[in-house]
Amino acid sequence: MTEPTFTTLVSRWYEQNARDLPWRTPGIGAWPILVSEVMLQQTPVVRVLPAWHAWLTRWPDPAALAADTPAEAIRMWGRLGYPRRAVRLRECAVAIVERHGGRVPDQLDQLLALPGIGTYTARAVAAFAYGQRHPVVDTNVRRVVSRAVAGAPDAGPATTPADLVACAELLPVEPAAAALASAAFMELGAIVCTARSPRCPACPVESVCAWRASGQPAPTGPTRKTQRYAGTDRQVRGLLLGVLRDATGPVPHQRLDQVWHDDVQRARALAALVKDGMVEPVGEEHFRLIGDGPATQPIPG
DNA sequence: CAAACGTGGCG
DNA sequence: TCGCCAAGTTT
Repeated sequence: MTEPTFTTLVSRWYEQNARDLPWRTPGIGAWPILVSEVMLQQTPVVRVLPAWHAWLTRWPDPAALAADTPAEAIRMWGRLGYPRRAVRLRECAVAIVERHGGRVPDQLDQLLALPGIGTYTARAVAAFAYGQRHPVVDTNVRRVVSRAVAGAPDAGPATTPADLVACAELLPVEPAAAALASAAFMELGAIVCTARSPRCPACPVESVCAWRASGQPAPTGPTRKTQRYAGTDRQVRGLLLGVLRDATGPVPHQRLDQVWHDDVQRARALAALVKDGMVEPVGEEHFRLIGDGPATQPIPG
């Protein structure tokens, strides 16, 4: 009967300040929400917006995506990054068709069993698309709760079961209100309680924020070392995939050879793309996005 | 569980 | 300029 003040304040703030994002349209459906959640994994909203519109226009339901090729999914992914998400999202659509008759399932365990759907995304779909009362915990929520409730400058590197419990305790009893609260925590973390320059004067819970109350101490301990990109296999994979994505059909390996000087590393990156189900060899001399054309090479003569 | 996995913009 | 960061998942 008594919702936590903190949750109420953030929820009210959200109702007045939420961004008008298309996947928040009432009644939008579980599929558009699922697609948005996968695209938003590690990817800024502004970059997702155009890709999301394009995907939903072309593939308005799981069956449509399932019937198309992985190659087209990868192409439509554009430069969102982590292109395996595109392949997995298509595999997810296939699984939804095969296991659930083309309807995005509403049970947490069924969602979790789908390719590319983890703890966060499964709960996000269950809560935002189906209005269920589950804690939805992403990096924003963990930061908000760490600061405001625990008084710590930042959250741990990954979501723990304890995080889920802590967030569950903040949720209103009523499912719809709980889903709104989760969206509100995320939104607060995204536009006010940001990682680097929190806008505390604009925060609805500044007066009850434990971190603020303790003088906003800076994070202590070892800063997590950021991963290099330049010169890594990751960069080489990106370069190779860029060529294949912009081509139609098989690309001669000589063309791929031009994207990176180191033969060993380039071969390793290409092999990894094949192993990951994004690229396939065609004959002895060519490669293409997986499924990009006839399944088998036409036999000459 | 640490590491791999893309990409681009901002302070 | 360059490190940090963006609605994580998989192995």
